[in-house]
Amino acid sequence: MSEGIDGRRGDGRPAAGGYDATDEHRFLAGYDPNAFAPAAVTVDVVALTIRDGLPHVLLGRRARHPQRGRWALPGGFVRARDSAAGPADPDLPDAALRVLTEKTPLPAEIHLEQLGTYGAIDRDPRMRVISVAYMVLAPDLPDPRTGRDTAEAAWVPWTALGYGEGADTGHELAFDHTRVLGDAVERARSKLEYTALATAFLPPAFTITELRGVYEAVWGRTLHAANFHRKILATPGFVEDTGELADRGGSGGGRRARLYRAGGAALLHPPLLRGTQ
Amino acid sequence: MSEGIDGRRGDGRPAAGGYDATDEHRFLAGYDPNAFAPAAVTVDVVALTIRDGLPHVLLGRRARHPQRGRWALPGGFVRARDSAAGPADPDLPDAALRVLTEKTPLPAEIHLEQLGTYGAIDRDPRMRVISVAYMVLAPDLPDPRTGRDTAEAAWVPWTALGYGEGADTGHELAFDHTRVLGDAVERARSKLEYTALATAFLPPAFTITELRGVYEAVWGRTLHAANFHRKILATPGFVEDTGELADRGGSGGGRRARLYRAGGAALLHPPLLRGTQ
DNA sequence: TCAAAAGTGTTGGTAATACACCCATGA
DNA sequence: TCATGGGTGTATTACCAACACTTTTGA
Repeated sequence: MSEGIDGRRGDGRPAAGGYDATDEHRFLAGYDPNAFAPAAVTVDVVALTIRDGLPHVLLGRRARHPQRGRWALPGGFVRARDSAAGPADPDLPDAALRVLTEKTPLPAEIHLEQLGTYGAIDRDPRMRVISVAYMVLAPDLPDPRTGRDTAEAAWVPWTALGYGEGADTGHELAFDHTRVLGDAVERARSKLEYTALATAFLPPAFTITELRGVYEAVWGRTLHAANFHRKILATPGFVEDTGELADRGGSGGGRRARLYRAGGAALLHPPLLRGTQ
Repeated sequence: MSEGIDGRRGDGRPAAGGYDATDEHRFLAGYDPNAFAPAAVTVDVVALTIRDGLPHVLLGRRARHPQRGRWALPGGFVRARDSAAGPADPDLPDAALRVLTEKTPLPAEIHLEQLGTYGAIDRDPRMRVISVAYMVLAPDLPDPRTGRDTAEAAWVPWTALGYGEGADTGHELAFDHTRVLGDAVERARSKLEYTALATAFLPPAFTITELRGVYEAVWGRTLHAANFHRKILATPGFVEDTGELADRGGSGGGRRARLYRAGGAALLHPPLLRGTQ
C-alpha cells in the first residue's frame, strides 16, 4: 500500500528521550487488555500564535499521570454525553474550544481547523485512545493559566521544539504530540501558500509589513518586501484598505504604513508559493 | 534559571526534567479505564475509482436499521482491542482497509489517506458515534461483493450523487455521508493540483492521455491535450518513461502512445492548477 | 539632514497559452 | 488514403524577480 502524502502510518509510540519506557512497558505487559473499556476519544489542540516574530505553541506541563512532568498539548476527553464532568460536547470543535479555554481566554475571531486523528493502539499507556487533533491560529494572546491537570502552561517558541532556523534538536513532548505538532507546522506552512490564513495571526487591522512578518516567521525565511507588497495587493480579496495609517513608522523612523483588514477571500488566486520570492 | 510560567521569560524552552517513570508505574497499576464514558468509534471509507471516464464511489445499501434501504459508505466499528469479532486494529488505517476489503479485493498499490473526523452529537440516532473518514483512490476494481450489513453494493458514478457535469440533484446518503463524500470530492479535486495523486487511479503503466482522462474526469472539464502532455513531462518526477508503447491507438486508429509509470515525486513543482489550461 | 521604512516604476528573463503542424496507426 | 489520436515547434502573451527610485516619518 502506498502511504500517501498525508499517510498516517507512524507507530505513534512515545519516543524515548530522557524517559524510561522499559519500566512502563514491563508493567503494561502484565495488564489484561480485555479489562479495558472500549476506545476513549480525546481532543488535542495545537494553538499557534506569533510573538516577537517567532511562532509559539501553547503547551502545558502534565501535573498528573500518565507522562507526568512532560510538556503536552492542551487536550482532554470528549464529553460524549451529559455527565458529572459537564454537559455533552455538541460537536468535536466545541470540545476543542472547551479544552483550550481552560488554558487561555480566546478572542472573538480565531481560526479553528481539524488536523487529523491519531489512533495507534499504543499511543496512550492507559487504554485505547483515539485523539482528534485541532489547530488554532490566533493573534498574540495573554499568558496562559494553569489548569487542573497542568503544573504550568506557557507559549513556547517553536525553535525550542525543533522548528525554524536556529532550532535545537527539539524536546520530546508527551504521547505522540511531537508528531501532532509536526503535522500542524507543516499544515500551517502549506496553508499560507494558498489561503488567506495568515491574517488569522494578526489583529483586525494590520500593515502589509506585519503580514509579511507572519509569512517570514512561519516559513522561516525572508521575503522581498517590495514584491510581497505588490503581490498582496494584486491578490483579489486578500486584504482591504481601512483608509487609516499605522500610529508610527518603524523604531528608527520611517513612513507610516497603511492599515488593512482581512478581505473576504478564503483562497488565494494566485497563490503565494514558498519557493519563490 | 527557573522555568517560569511566562514563556517569554528566559528562553521559553520546556524543562526536560520532572518525569518519573516509577511513579507512573504506580499510577497505571491503579488506573480504572472505565472512569471515562466512552464513545463508539467507527471508520468510513470513501473509495474512488474511474470507470468509463467518470469517477465512481463504492456504496452499499444498508440492510439493517438505522437508515435501512439507504446507500452508505463502507464502514464499521474500530476494534479497540482483541475480541470475539477479531483482533484489534493496530491503527486507524488498518481498520479502514479491513472494512474496505469486506466489500472488494484490493490491489497491492492503493492510496489511503485520512479525510477527517465527524462527531456531531446527533449524527447517529443510536448513540454518540465518532467516525474517522478515509479516502481511497484505486484503479478500476471488480464489482463489489455484499457484506453482512449490506443488501447490495455497487460502484456508483458521482454524477448520480450530485457531482460533475450533468449531475442530477443527488441522492441522499445515510447519516452524514453526503457531507463526507463532498469533502472527499473536494479533497481529490484539490490534491490533483499539487500532488502526483492522479496516478493512483491508473494501472502501473499508463499513457499521458489516460492521465489527462483522470484530471478531466475528476475536475469535470476538458484540458488542452498538447499543453497537458508537455506540462506533465516538464514536471520532474511525475512520470517516467517505460520505453514501451500502448498496444493500440485510439478506437478509430491513431498513433500508439508511449507508456509511463508513476515517478517518485509526491508533490508537483510546478502544480497543475484547475483554473488554467 | 540623515537614516529608516513604505511604497511605486521599470525592465529583462521566463513560463504558459494557443495554434499550426507532423507522425503513426487502423479501417 | 482518410480519419483519428499522439506528439512537437513556435510566436505571442502574461507574469515575475530584481533593482532603482520616490515618499514619508523619527531622531
